[in-house]
Amino acid sequence: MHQNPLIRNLEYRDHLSEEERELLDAGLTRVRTIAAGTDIVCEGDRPSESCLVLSGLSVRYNLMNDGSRQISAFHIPGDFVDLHSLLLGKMDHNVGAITEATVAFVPHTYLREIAAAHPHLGRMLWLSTLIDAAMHRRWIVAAGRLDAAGRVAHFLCEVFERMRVVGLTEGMAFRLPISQSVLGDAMGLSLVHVNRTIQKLRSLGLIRWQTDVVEIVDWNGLQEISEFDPDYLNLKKVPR
Amino acid sequence: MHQNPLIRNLEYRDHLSEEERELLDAGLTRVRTIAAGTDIVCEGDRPSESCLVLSGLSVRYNLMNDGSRQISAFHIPGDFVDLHSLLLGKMDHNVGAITEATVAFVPHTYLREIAAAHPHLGRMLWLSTLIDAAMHRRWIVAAGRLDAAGRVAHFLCEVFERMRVVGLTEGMAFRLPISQSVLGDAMGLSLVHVNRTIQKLRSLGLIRWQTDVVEIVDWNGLQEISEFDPDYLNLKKVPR
DNA sequence: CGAGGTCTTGAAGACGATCAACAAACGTGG
DNA sequence: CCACGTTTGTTGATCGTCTTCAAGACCTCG
Repeated sequence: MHQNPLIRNLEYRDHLSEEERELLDAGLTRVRTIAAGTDIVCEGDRPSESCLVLSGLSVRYNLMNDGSRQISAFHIPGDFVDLHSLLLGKMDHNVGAITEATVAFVPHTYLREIAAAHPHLGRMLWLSTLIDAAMHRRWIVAAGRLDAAGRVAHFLCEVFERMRVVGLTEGMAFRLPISQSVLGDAMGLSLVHVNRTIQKLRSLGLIRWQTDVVEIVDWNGLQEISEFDPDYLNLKKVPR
Repeated sequence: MHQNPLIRNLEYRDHLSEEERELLDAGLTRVRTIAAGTDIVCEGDRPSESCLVLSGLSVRYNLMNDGSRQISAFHIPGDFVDLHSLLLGKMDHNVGAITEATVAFVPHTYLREIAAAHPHLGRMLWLSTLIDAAMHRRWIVAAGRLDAAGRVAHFLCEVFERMRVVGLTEGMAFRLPISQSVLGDAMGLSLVHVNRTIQKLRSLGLIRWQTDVVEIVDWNGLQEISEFDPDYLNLKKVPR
């Protein structure tokens, strides 16, 4: 159980050597607190560092011409939110903090160095972006072929599993301090319909969700209607 | 203008040294022809090689419980379709050939070696998976916030740009030998609605699409309704 | 020539969006 | 500590996009 949630995240997928863990820790020099509702990185930026969420929730999103927002990813502690900016030049989306968050900014030069000098560590960083991509694919599938209840259920299953990895669940419950409007922006649904969908999940006896705490009452039921299969999260510890 | 379309793809984003190009070429030993409609890799597989499309079209897709299909990515020549299987163990989706395709299978061991021994080349492989992820994010945004016409238009803009990179366009036209049903599986739309949407794009004077050839009549118009901005494809040649 | 895939069109129905209004919770300053 | 404004959650009614079902036309290929 490591302090640095990135290490915890990666250790869940493959063993890290003492040296690798130290290199990752050594990168966390510039740590900042971000106020809720503030952007961490903006579309068009050309960051020279990548940011890692240590605490709090953040999202990647795009704004549409009509002012609406689409969230393409949720990030919880241990996630390297914009590791991809290491190789992609200009940001093609924004990253914003949903709750107050503490993030560490790790210089690209440093990441490049440790990835080159320590191939396995480089692969582990690569891996974390590949898991992001796998989640993106699932979101596409969910958006394309599941109804509102299935999509929300899938989201809850995914977040639960990810929170569990970094020790943010208690039994079958976890804190999820997001408004229904934010959830709508992530699911591609209207606020009103998100509300009705959550009520449906409640009345089906699948979840409880009061204030900030989501409790999964019927895991199997949630899995069924969302066709959730955790394989894509790569939660097995194997040599990579 | 290189024979190996992967090299062409990567050279579009950053310069490759003579040695790097040779290493990439040397990986293309096991080349196979895949019949149209056949699967190349299946969900649940644990491939020991990654496959690169040399010619033809292929897609990544998932099957839902009700038998419907959702495509999460399109792959054209030069795309390293399942490079991610290098680090992700089990396949969480299928890869299938839409048209007859020739693909090269490159052993993971080889990829691991060249990535470790040649950090820049390793980063270029990483880059290609990052661009995949960037495309995934755009699909999520399009699926969540664009109507049917916008989504199809976005798809056509994206494919056009990607085809252009590997020299598969002629003026503003390109061959796209896919049925409307396949397009529906990719857009999360029903076959019927795809048909009507294409007719709408035609009648708006944005495209022509007969048999296998798509011609973009009004690029600006297509871009507008789809809010397409090619930045996310990272088509600039810069040191990475 | 027939069979199967693909494209096209029409009609009915469902799911989710939008508009509108109100209730509840929260935070802030007086 | 209460008053008040703001954000969040909830409910109802109407509307529109897209789905589903159904059927016919076209095309290609054996």
